[in-house]
This record gives sequence, structure tokens and C-alpha cells, in this order.
Amino acid sequence: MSDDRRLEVLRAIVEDYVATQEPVGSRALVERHHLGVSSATIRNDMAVLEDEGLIHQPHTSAGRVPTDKGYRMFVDRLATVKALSPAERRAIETFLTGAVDLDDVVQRSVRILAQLTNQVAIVQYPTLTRSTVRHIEIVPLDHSRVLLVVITSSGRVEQRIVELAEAPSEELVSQLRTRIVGATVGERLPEASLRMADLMGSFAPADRPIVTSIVTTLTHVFSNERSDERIAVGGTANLARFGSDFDTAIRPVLETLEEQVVLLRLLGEATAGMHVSIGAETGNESLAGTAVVSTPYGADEQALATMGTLGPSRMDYPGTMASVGAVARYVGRLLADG
Amino acid sequence: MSDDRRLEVLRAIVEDYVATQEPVGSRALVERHHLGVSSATIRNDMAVLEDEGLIHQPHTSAGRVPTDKGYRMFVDRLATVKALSPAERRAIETFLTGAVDLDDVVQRSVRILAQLTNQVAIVQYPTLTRSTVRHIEIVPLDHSRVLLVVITSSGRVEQRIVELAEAPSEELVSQLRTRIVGATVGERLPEASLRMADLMGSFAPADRPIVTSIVTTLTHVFSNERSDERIAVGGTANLARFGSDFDTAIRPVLETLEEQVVLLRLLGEATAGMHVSIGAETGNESLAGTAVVSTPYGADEQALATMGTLGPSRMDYPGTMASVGAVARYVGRLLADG
DNA sequence: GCTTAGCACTCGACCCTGCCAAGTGCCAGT
DNA sequence: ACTGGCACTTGGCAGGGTCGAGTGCTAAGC
Repeated sequence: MSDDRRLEVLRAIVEDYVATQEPVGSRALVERHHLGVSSATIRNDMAVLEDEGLIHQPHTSAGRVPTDKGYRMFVDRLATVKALSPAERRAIETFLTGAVDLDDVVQRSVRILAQLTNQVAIVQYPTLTRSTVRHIEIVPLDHSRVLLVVITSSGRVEQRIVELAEAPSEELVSQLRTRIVGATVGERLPEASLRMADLMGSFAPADRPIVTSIVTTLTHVFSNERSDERIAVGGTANLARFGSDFDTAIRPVLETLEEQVVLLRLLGEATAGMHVSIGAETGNESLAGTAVVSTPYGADEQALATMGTLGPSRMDYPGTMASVGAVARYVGRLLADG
Repeated sequence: MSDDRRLEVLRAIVEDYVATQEPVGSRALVERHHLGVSSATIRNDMAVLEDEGLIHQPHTSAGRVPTDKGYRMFVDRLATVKALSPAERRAIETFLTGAVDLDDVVQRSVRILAQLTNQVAIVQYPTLTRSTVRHIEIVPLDHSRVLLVVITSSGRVEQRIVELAEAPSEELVSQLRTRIVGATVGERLPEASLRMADLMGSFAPADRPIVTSIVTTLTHVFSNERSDERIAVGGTANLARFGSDFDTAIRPVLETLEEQVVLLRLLGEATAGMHVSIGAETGNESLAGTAVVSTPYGADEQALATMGTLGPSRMDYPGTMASVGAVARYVGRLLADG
């Protein structure tokens, strides 16, 4: 009884189950795949696979269904990369090219990803902390209010309005502008905060209160937790592909999808390269029957954020991984360009 | 046979059906409500109500269920305003008070609204066209790129980066800044576009190309379709309260909820004051079993945008309307202040 | 003239039953 | 090591009977 064939059987089971969504029996297996042996042999293999916890039968007289462990094995050792069709590539390209700004890129990514995979798409907005400062602008609005604008390398623009105790002189503003810009442009956000702190000493003591409020606000923007946490979700209607039992299968997932914190943790798994979490691996009770495929993306080499999909654990892993990868690469290229 | 009692019967049917989600029969009705007549009388009334198309029986031996027309009648003539509990008021207040910026206000509104009503909450971001220009800033970024920032009275900040054919002189930039600011601040967005057009003549012909691109971009921002269309949706998990039949009842709704255009049209119904669309009135095939409660909201008197909820047509109308109204009022107050 | 009690009737929900097909595990044979 | 054959298990499904809720109608009562 060769190990090779047993794995081949596992692959066949996963593929058939993903395609038909019904437990697959030994007879059907030999018919659909030319395994070169009889159904009885397959049954023996299946018995072993079941002992190893890779497949499972819902009830005695039913076919076999892969377990989470089975999917894991499939993804790790059996899945062959599936190339996207030219039509799909073109769809991604044309759809994403139409984007007008960063927000739009993210929105469109979610849409195309949901459409390609028929699953729920999740895209994290590019993270501030890993990007660099492209420009900072300081604009007096009226007697005591100042507008701060920060533009980052990922194309994100953050703005804050600061209320000051007293009106700053025009001179001070331009001084602030040039010095802060000089110290921070090109730096990564955490470093930019440090440079600004260094700057403090170079201002006249009388100006300190004003300088402090502005610098504090900017530091806040640089280490802004909230904007790191922005996430776009789409394609929830695809949850229909789960089971038909709404309350037990879908409702908890929908609820989880509104918990940004959970989503962030899910996406966070993908630190280096594509990552797949199956069932319990998601670390979330209510995502029992689901799997998450996620990958980092970003301009040039550094990862800015993560995107991925969530679907039933009985999903087309090769196809999904290909789609997620392709969209991530394309968005990365877009961000790198501008 | 008094008209009054018949309407009272309709109210009782709606209320019971909303509470139990089961067809309500004549016997149950007289037991739960002290109508002072026997079940036979109620049956006669019911027959008339059915003739009028206000109620309907799923099958011969079942109780009655309100039709869309019945709900309509209930909402128009029977619903009494239900005051929110102090606890609910406090929840709205404390939750919304924590908001840090406009985006956050909208996000939080969606959350609290979904939570209060146990339905899907839909909140449109404040519309640009009805708000006024608070400030415009023009910032040269590098040799040929310029950043435009528009701040509106609703607290929204829009920014665009414009690529110019040649670098503008510092003088031209400051000229542009002062003239445009002078012409537009305080104006509503459509008027602001007109004022800018008037301005064009006052620039030297040599500067025209640059001025034109900048003005065009700003005009674009002012009449920006896309940002008018931003909408936040939350509480989709509450769709579980529909039927249990996912594919026919819930899936189409989920799909519809991802169509911004449809959502906008739904919310658009509420032009003056609160509006309720029931079933076919939503003008959308796939929203057959649902109803939308929407209301405009905004700082001071003018409506900036619309918010509302979507739920099963068998919903607690008085309660939902009270919640939507309360959140809208509170958000309006927030926007007016800052 | 409106209301009521009574009654026959209808029809979905539920339960039980038996049957069928799918699929398994095992054993003996090659 | 593989295969054919066979007994066995079991969920799904169709058929049939019962039950109960609810109705409409009619005749009597206030």
C-alpha cells in the first residue's frame, strides 16, 4: 500500500468534495479519477486516511469528507498552483486601473477579489507605520486653528485640525513648515516622530506651547492606531455558498466579519508570504467551517498591509490562492507607481 | 360593524404578528387583546380586511398575516410614536460622543443604529453639495505636482493631487490661493464652482493652462459624485431575523446591500422627514419581504444626508422609527457643533 | 342589524413506516 | 498487494394516517 497513492486519494477526495459538495464514496472516486485500482482498494486507503484523521464520514453509510487536517495536508503538500485565465488577469487589470485614489483602489480590490473567488473579500488599508512621509503641510485656518496635512508614500492623506491657545505668527508657521518637512520627509513614520522630537529644542521658548500641540498631533497621526485598522469587506452575499443553515453556519460568520479586531488578527497571520488558516487555525470559534487565505501586499518590497478572502473550508484552494496572489501583486504595482 | 374596530383588529394583527412571527388567528386575538367581542366577530372583520387586501392567509387553515398594504396602513394611521427608553437615549449619546472625526461619527452611527433596531443600518456620508466651503489650500509638492485640499462645513476633507504640465511660480500659487479662497469660502459647493469660473479671466493668459487644471480639479471635487455616494452599512448579521431560508430570503438582500446605487435610491426617498418604504415600494424586486425606514439628517436645518435601517417588513415600526429618528437628531446636533 | 355559538370543513405539521440506494468492512481468492 | 463478492448499516424519501388550528357559514340571540 503505497503512501503516494494514499495521498493521491486524499487529493481526489478533496477535489471531488469541493466540486460536488457531497461526501465522496470509493466507487465514485475510481470512476472519476483514473486511479488504476478498484474501489475496494480505495476503501482500504480511505480507512487508513480516516485513522490518520485526514478524512471523516458523517455517518456509517456515507462517503468521506476531508477534515480540517485533510485540507491542511492538501494545501501544504498537494495543491498545485493554478494559473489564472487570461480573461481573469485582464479583468483584474482593467478593473483596478480605473481607480482614482487610494480608497478607490481598496474598494475595487475588494470587489474584484470577491467576484473572482466567490467568497468574502477582506482588504486592509495600507498601514501607515510602514510607509514613509512624502509631504507635510501646515495651514492656518483662522485666528487660532491650524490644519495639518500628512501625505504618505502609500498615497494616503491624513488631516487634522488643531486648536491653539493663541494665534501663531506667520513667521512661526513657515518656520515650522520648513523645519518639520526637512526633518521628516522620506522617513518612516516612527522615525519621523523621533526627528520631530529632536526639533523641539530649536524653537524659542515663547513658541513652545504652539509647537508642542502641533508636534503632538503629528506624532499622533504617525502612530495612529485607528487608521491602521481600517478594513474593507465585500462579497458577503457569497456566504450563501456555505450551508443552507443560516443560524448555525452563516450568522456567526457575519457577526465575526463586523469585528474589525478579529479581521485584523486573521489578516495578521500572513506576515511573510501567503498564508492559509483552516477551521480552528483561525483561532475563532465561530469560524469553524471556514478558511482564510491571506497575503501581504505593498509597493516595492515592503508589505504595507494584507488582503485575503474568507470562504468555506471546502473551497477551491489553488484557485483562491491564485486569485488572491494576483490581485495582491497587481495592487502592489499600482501603489508603487503612485 | 364599525370601521374603528376593524382598524383596531388590523393593529392587533400587526402587533401580534411582529411579536410572534406566526400567523395570528381570531381566537388568539381576542385572548391577547381585550377587544370586547368574540372570535366570530373578529372573523367577520378579518374577512373584510382580507377583501380590502390588508391581510392575507398563507393557506386555508392558517391565521392571518398583514400584507404590505396592511403594514402601510398601520404605519400611516395606526402607529403611535414610541419614546425611547432613557437607557437607549444614554447609549446613543455616550456612544456617539466618543467619535473623533466625521468618518468615526458615521461608523458609530451605523453601529448604534444596528444595535438599537436589530436590523441592518445604512448611513450615507454627509453630502458635499449641500455643505459649504470652509477652506481651500493649495500646496506645491514637487516640480510639477500640486496638492489641493478642500474642507467643507460638514467637516469633510477632500484632497487631490494635480499633475501640471509645468511648475507654477510661487507667486502664481499664492495668487491662486488667495483668489480662490476669497471667491469660494462660505459658498455652497455648486455656487463655489461658478465663482471659480468667474475668476478665470483675472489671470494672465500665460498662466491659463495651470489655472485651468487646478480649477477643473476643484470643480470636480465640488460636484464629486463618488464621495456623495459613500455609504456605511452595518448589522448585516441581523438578517438572521428574516426567515431561515437563506437563498430565497437573505441572499438577494445581501447582494442588494452591496449595490451602492440601490442603497442611495432607497435612502433618497426620505427627502422631507422620515419615510417608510414597504416591500414593493422599495422599487426593488429582491427587497420583497423587507422595509426601509429612512430619515434625512444634518447640521442645523439643512439636510446633509440620509440614514436609516432595513429590516423585514414584519418589523416593529414604531420602535424602529423612534430609534432612527433619535440617532439622526443626535448626529445632526454633533455635526452642527463641530 | 350587529353579535355570538356551534359546527362542518380544510389543510399544513407531524409521526410512523417501509423501502431503496449508497457505501462500507471484511474475507477469501488470485 | 490487490480484487470481487457479499452481508450489513443507515440516511433519505415517499406514502399514509392522525391531529389541531383556524376558517366560513348558518341560525339563534340581544
